[in-house]
Amino acid sequence: MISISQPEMKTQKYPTIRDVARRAGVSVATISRFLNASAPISPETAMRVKQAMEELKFTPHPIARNLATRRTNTIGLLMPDIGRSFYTPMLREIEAMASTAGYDLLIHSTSPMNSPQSRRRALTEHNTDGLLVFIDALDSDELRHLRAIGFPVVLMNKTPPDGLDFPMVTIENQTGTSRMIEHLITVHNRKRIIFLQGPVGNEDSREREQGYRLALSNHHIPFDPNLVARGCFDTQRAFDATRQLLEKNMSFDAIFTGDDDSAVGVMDALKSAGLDVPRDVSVVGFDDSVFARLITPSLTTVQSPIEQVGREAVTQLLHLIRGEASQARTALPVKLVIRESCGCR
Amino acid sequence: MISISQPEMKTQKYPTIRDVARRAGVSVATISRFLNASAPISPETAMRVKQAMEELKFTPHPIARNLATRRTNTIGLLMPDIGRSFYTPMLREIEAMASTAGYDLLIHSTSPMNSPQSRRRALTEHNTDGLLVFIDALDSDELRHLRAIGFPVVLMNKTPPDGLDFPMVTIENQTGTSRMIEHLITVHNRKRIIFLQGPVGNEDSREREQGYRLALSNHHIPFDPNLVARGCFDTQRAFDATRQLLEKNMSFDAIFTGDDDSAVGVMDALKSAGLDVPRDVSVVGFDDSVFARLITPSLTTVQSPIEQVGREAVTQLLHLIRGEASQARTALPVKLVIRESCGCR
DNA sequence: CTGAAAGCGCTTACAG
DNA sequence: CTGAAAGCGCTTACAG
Repeated sequence: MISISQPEMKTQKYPTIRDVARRAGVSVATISRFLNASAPISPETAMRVKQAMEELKFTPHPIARNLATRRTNTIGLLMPDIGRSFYTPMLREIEAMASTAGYDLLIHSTSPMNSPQSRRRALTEHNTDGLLVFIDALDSDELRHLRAIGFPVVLMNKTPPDGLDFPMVTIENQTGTSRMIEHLITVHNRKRIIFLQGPVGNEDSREREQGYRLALSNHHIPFDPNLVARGCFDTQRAFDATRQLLEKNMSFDAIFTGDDDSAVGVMDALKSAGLDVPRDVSVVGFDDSVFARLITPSLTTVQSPIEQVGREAVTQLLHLIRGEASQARTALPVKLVIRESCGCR
Repeated sequence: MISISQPEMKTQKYPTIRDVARRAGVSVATISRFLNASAPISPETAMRVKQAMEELKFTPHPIARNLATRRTNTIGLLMPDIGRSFYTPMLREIEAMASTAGYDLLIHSTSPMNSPQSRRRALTEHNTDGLLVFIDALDSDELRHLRAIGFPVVLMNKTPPDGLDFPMVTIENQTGTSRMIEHLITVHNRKRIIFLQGPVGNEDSREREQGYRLALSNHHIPFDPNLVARGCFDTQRAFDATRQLLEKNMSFDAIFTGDDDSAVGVMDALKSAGLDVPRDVSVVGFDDSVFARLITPSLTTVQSPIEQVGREAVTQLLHLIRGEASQARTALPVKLVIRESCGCR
């Protein structure tokens, strides 16, 4: 084993603004002004400062600056599982927008491995200038505290509890779902449509279920609770749920899977039971994940403008941080993407 | 438009350690000791301090602590494009491990929108305790500077330039590729195998190409430069590249696509030209992305232990940060995943 | 255009 | 077990 030891790592002394000041023969205030262009300084002085900084390979210390200015130039993102690929495009947008606006992104993912304590340490009101909250289970007390001190927070896909007036950004879950269900009813003449729910308490899922019921009632189809099961937005769970439905000999002619991940599990279960999609059963998803067009049959689904959600959330957060007016609720429109799994083509 | 204005955001005064000290009737040093359990304090004092903290809803200020301790408890990650879903599982592992070790994760993605200046601001030696570098194009000068001051840096899938002895973590690109090519040769009797390169300068791709050549020479198949094209690890680019190959009437019986994203483009191009995969042309990828098993035909590919790369990189970085010995080079083993697109089954 | 000094909110020897 | 004081590396009125 070849090993490397870091030489004098702890004893390393970085040059500070004082070292630069000494070398350039000016005061630290002048260095600070040069760094921030916060006041005019004479060209000759500027030259000397510049040279001193280069000679010393000086890099300003952001932490010290943060403490002095009481700003962090950092946006915090609290998200459920950074490992779910569905969120990735949203992450990209958030990162890009934050960066463009001069903010860094501090990400904290609420995986089972991450304790609430670690979150408390990571994302307080002190080391970010604002918080993007994208999780189902948030601590009301903490939110109330953040609201009380006027800390900028934007909620994503989640209505604020107890009327706390944080801006929220979401998508048109209900409309999107009801239109998809109506497509199944009117175009494909489906009547017994399974609805697979997401994780318990998930607001997206609840809204989608409302859309489902709305579409049924619009077409005078009675709601049948036996047609509702739980897929948890998870391939394996959705597979199991579908299996159970089949074992119970439940009769149905379509499945709204809740999300695209679930659709994969649902299709697998149907195929392994000898059923043909879409001939025997129409299958539709929600999200339009990258793989939706790649699977066979290609998946009819609802396109979720997740990038736009990311952008809009950052926009609102920047408004809050800057003390500008913000939008209480933004619901981004969705779009049906009709492919083969519903029966079209 | 309903608008919310944040009340007295800027004027808000957070309680500090001094306020707590005053309220509890002790010194700030005692509060600090309570906070960090850095020295024994009497039970009665502890009670008073605890109560004072709760009454004031005091939250310690990490920035101030960082400045005083000269540690940030933050790990920086420099990555090419946070939006590529292939990286997501790796991100999850990095975040989880960092968090478990008590570190936050500061992510900076080098999208076209992010200037080098913003990176310079975001991830200096001052606001992280160590850096994970996962990009092709890194600034040698900056790396040299970081090495000179003994700053902890671990390189991912990239050999350090100029013999700078940063630890690196990578995967067995060459072995994985050569074994896959040999599978095509020995099991499916393929002889004219296209090799699609990744982006210019990409080290993974270069190593894979070496594996490709090695396998050919092991089986006495002469290397034909006409069989090498560039897919850039991108679906559309790979589609175009395949199109061109077909237009040139190049004869081939297999394609190593470079990565899985490219495989999707390659298959589309082949299908639209009326060719059957795998009967006419074997197609194999690299990565084993989530969709590899979902497409038709299912994709034979090389499984890239990307999560393990993330874990290993954090492990090495923690070693550096703690001043412990570290591994100069770690190459994680890969595994062939044989599905249908090569011609098996 | 420039400098001296106080302050941001903590930690940490040092002394007791 | 506890306190007074210096210090972390910056910024920012204030004065000139």
